[in-house]
Amino acid sequence: MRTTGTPESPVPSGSSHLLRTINERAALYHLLENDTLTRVELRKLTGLAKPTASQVMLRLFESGLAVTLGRTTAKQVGPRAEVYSVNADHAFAAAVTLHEPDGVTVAIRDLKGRERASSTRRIDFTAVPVDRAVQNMLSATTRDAGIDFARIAVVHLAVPGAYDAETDTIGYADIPGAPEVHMREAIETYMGCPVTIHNDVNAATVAERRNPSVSGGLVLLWLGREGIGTGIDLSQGLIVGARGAAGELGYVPVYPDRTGPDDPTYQDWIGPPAVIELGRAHGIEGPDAAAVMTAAVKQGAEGFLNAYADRVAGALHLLTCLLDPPSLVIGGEIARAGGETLVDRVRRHAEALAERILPSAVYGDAVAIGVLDLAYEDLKHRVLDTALA
Amino acid sequence: MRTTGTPESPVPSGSSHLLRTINERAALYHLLENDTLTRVELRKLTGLAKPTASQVMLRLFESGLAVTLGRTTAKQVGPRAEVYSVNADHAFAAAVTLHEPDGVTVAIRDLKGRERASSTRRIDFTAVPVDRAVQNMLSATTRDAGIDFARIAVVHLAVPGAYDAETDTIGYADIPGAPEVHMREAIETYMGCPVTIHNDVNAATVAERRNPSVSGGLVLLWLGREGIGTGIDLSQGLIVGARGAAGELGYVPVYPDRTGPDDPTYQDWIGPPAVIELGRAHGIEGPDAAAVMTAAVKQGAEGFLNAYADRVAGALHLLTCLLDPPSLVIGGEIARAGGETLVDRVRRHAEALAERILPSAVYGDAVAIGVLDLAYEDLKHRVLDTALA
DNA sequence: TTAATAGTTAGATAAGATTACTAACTTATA
DNA sequence: TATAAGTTAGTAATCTTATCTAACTATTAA
Repeated sequence: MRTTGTPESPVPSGSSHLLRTINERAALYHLLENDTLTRVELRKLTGLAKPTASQVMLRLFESGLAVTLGRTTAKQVGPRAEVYSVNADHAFAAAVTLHEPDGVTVAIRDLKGRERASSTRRIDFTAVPVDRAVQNMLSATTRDAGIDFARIAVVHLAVPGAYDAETDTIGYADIPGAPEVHMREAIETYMGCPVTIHNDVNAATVAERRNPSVSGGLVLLWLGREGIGTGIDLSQGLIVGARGAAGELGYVPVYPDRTGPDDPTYQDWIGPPAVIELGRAHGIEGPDAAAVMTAAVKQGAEGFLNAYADRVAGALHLLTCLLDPPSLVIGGEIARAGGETLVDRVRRHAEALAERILPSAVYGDAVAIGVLDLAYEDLKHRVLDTALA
Repeated sequence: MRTTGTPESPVPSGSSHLLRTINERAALYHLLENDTLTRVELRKLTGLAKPTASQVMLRLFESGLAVTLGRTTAKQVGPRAEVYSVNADHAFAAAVTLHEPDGVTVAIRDLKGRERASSTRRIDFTAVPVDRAVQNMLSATTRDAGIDFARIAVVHLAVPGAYDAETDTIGYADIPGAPEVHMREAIETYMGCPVTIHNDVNAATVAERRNPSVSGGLVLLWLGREGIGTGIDLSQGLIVGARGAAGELGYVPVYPDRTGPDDPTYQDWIGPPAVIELGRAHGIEGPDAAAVMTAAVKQGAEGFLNAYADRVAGALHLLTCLLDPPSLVIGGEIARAGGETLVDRVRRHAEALAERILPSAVYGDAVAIGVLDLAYEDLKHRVLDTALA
């Protein structure tokens, strides 16, 4: 927001220019929210007078932020109203997901929120450095979709590990070379636009916001093929931590009086090792934890399911005592393999928490969806904040 | 903020009136921040033109929000500038603290942030219902300080327990009658102003914001005489939980495979029972946990101190894995009794976390200070949001 | 069936109101 | 006498209300 106040103050001051900016921002906001808008609809939403609404739309059109899509098909008497819309090609949001140990997914959404391109590849990061690989993927995906590279206005990455924004370093990720690369700086220099990096579980947590039965925040317990984690997304927003290491339940010791390096952590207690070990104890085998869970559900292995569900319920109890979230979502490959059966067993073991527990409502790659949602939200905010100077 | 848009939208629109409101809000904000302000100083802060600055100040004066304090003592040539200030008596913030089992503290701050009244009493809540007691204390304290009762614009309460804003009920508090009273409704009806209720540990956490070495958020581990708890105050603000029950570390089982009602929780592991029991094991006695800690420090009982510090460090490790806060503060009566000695021992047992661990920097009643800070901040926001319509 | 007419809606234009800015002026003070 | 505080007058930008034009639908009469 433009202000004439010399030092930046949280409470702005300004003159008539500010008023125009405010009204154009409002119009653009409603355009972003409403897909198409006539001048009359804009007036209903903003309360602006007819001439003002016309002028505001004209300026949005002239600046290239809005386009006209013709006129309404007459449903009532009178002339047909001119239909405006956000110019979808004015700016794009790009989302990148790094999968352990060698996957890269890129997806691009336009300003109207439509997915315009996506691609996934396996890349040997010992041959191509991870930052170069991401840059190449971004360029190729943009080019193949016929998108103007310079119009990519934001890039968000999801990485499997803790990202420390302060030092621009990725920790714990099982991706060759990742800890040595200053990823944000590398991509920002290449793309010439702001880059934001997220933990993959946090991105998956954001994707769960799409679940209509979740409101006012959620905690996601991620039971992944590679490991576990927690995403904390409360009413105030995502909790990422000072060094990007919030939600690392996997590193919490199970027994506070046994905290040595070989003593069990929650990774061993409810993560893939626990599933495999519990499976073996109940005579269920599989190539990985998700497969064991699939087999257990198929066989109706109540002994295994109850033992594991009890542990998961314990973890949810811990999270609830500390964070008291409105909803607890169980996600990740192991949870998906367990399906409604596992959620049901966890609910039975969770007593008072039962009604807060939900299965993941995201179909497909929750991490990729979440990071694309984050990128698109960021794009909208930046367009609102900067497009009208 | 006044908008002409019919339905409330997060992005406002408006006409010239909005501009005046914005500029008066800005002026009021700077008045609240700066104690005194001349027109010239306001111009430097806002960038407003001379006549506008004059007019804005005039309107603030006429509405009773600002007062004149005379003129500057001439340091330079030219006429002496008129000195404006916020009218301290325009509105007041009241803070109430309920102490287990029978204490009530009331404090009142004026719009300039000065403490104008405070009083503490012991009240038998089996004789006087707790809501009546609070009402009486508020009336008496206001009257004795010569403050206009109708000018109390906000009331904040700190209660020892979980406050569920949804149902307006206080849980877990060891105060007779508290669970049955709808405290917010009762006080709001009596006072005719908005009432907000906080958990006491959360209030104490807010008080730690005053610590200059804390920035970007903190987690407070409260080791109180009555019990333990956690306050989570990250960059996004206080995490209170869906039912006001966030930070209840005391209810977390120590061993996830022993979750029965008689199995140990963190209350038993690092709370008052643990201090007394550990003290006994090391030959240190006292009437309560804080006294045991005082004695241990005085005697230099390294065995006791190291055993307890190791447990506290474990709790801090748990909190860091889940929340990754920039700072970890240890507070409460037990922590105060332990002083720098205890903090030092905890740091030694906490390894990588050591540099994040701080003792409480609040002198006096952290809960009462925190809730008064919360009340005053709320007052300032409400004055800015509502005073100028 | 066709053509004229009445009524409604989209959008443009003109006039008036509000607010802020610039520039010149007045007054007080070292 | 120069400088700084504050006021007054005039100008510019923006929004609003009121009015006007054009377009289109629906009704009605020939």
